[in-house]
Order: sequence, then structure tokens, then C-alpha cells
Amino acid sequence: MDNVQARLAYAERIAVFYEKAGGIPRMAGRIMGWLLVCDPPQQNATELGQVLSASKGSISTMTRWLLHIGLINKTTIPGERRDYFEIREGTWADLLAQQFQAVGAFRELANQGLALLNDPEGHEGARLREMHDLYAFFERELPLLIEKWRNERKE
Amino acid sequence: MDNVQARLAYAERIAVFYEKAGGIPRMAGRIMGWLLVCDPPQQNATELGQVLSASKGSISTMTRWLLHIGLINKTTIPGERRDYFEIREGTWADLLAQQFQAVGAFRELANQGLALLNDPEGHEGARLREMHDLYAFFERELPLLIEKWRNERKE
DNA sequence: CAGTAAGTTCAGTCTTGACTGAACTTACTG
DNA sequence: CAGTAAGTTCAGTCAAGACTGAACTTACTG
Repeated sequence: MDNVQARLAYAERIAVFYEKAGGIPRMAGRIMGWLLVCDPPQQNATELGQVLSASKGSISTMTRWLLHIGLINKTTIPGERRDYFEIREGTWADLLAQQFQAVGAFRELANQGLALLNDPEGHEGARLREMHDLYAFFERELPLLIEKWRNERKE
Repeated sequence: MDNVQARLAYAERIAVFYEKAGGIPRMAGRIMGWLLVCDPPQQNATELGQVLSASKGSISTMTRWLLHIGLINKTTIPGERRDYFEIREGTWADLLAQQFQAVGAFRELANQGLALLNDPEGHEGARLREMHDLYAFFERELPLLIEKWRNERKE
């Protein structure tokens, strides 16, 4: 691996982006970014700590969290005691699907709001009806899109 | 407005949700939540401050921010000096459209990552190619979905 | 059964950013 | 032109949470 510095800078960029977009901890983003461009694609905790200048504790906590939400895999090599981490295949579709869950929650919140109004059908409820209809629409359509992509992918 | 307490609790729930989902400041979320269920739908800064137990400064900063990102409108009543705020019509579609912008940025990041690899076409690049293809797919499809909804809405 | 390497846990530090309160600006009103 | 109400700005406070470093657990190895 020649351009380690460039790849590190890339990991950092990914981290900043994820932090802003989804509230993902900076260090978790760095790990994700590095695992996207490192060679080989599997890295152990010590390697991650060294290249990212992070403490063992931080790596441990963040890898566990990334495992928990399903973004990475933990694998072991026969005869070795160390754990190796890698980007999980299918991560991105799952991640999007998970983010799309929020849409359903917002549709439900709109419902709860309408229940508070004296006249949900009237002009007073227009705000929440618009919110409800939009989110209901996407709650219906987004899973179909993901499905469509998974089918296209298989071919 | 009889059930003020229930509506306040609702505003709080909206605030917590938006905070987690999009990193929106708690107080901005409270304002949005309250503007969704208040009666009348227009409220001035003093009213907002009182009902939400917030300082003038906080209301001022947050309403300006909400105006800036286009979630609310500022209107005035002839003969009154105060500004009134209300949920902007079409807010939700715009908000989603804005959040979908991130998809394009991620597709671009995947490209930048591939450029760092020695063999982007090979096994080494599989991680980033998957990421790229997925985000490219959604970058294409999501605007179409929003368009579709806007058309359905018009009828 | 010491010695060591891998990994976890947790108390403490540090940074970030939301929020308050007070000083300030602006503009209407008697 | 004083008086007042509306709104802005900003320095300071406070809380949340990311990260470190050290103590601890676990399990392999000579």
C-alpha cells in the first residue's frame, strides 16, 4: 500500500461526512472509511489503532458498536487469536433500509398529532395531513425501491 | 385550545425525534412540533417563548434558522408590528428532497475512494463498487419518486 | 503456573454546541 | 423626543458524549 496518507485522509473525510449526516461518532466513521480502502480489506484492532492513532478502548467500543448495527463483520483467522474486521457485504442497502425506517415513525407521529386536534378534517389539520400523506407515500414506495435494487443486483 | 399540555408533550416528542434523526437542535424541534398542532397555526415569538419556556434569544436564533432552511414562514399582520411564524406549505417534500441530497454526495465519495485503489476493477474494489452502485441507483430513483408524489398531490 | 498478548470496561478529561440572560438596536406611539 | 415593545446579538454557563489511559479479564504459550 503506497498512498497510505491519501487513504487516511479519505477515511477522515468519510468520518466527517457520516458525523454530519447521521450522528455517527467520529472514530466509528474513521474505522468505516479506513476499512473501505485498506489493503487487505481485513484489519485487526491493533492495526486500526495504530493507523488511526486511536486508543485500544476507543477501537474496542466503536468496533462493537459497528458490529451491533451491522456495518462490519468480525472474522478470525485459524491459528490466530486476533479478531479481524471488514466491511459487511450488503451493508449499504441495509443501512439505507434502516434510515428509511424513520419515515414510518414520522407518519405515525403525524397521526398522533391529528388525534390532538379538535377538527382534524378541517383547515386546522392541513399541516399534519400534508405531512402524513407524504410520509405514507414514501413508507409505501421506498421498500419497493430497495427491493428493485436487490433484484437488479442479482443479475 | 383545551389540551395544551397534551399538545406541548407532542411538540416535545417531535423535538426528540428530529434531534435523533437529523441533528436538529432541540428547541428548533420544539418550535416545529408546536407549530404543527397550535391554534391558530400562526404564532409570534413571544407566544412561542412563553408556551415553550424558552428565552427570547433562543426563539430568535432558532426561528431564523428554521426560516433559513425553509421549514417555516414568517408573516406579518397589517397594523401589527410582531412577526408570526407558521409551517410552510410543501415543507415536507422539500425536507425529504434535501435529505436525499446526501445520497449524491456518498456516490461521489465512493468514486473518490475507488480512485485511491491500485486495482479498482478487481476484488479490492468490490466494497466501494457496491457502495457506488447502490447510491447511484437511489440518486437516480429518488427524485423521480418525489416528482411522482407531487403529481399525485396536484390531482 | 508465570508471562504475554488481545480485548473490555470504566472513571476522568476535554470539546462541542445548545441555551440563557443581559445589553443593544430598531421602530412605532403618545 | 421620551417611552415602550419587538427583535437581535453575544458572552458565559451547562450538559452530553467522544475519547483516552489505566486497571482488569481472558486465554493462549513456554
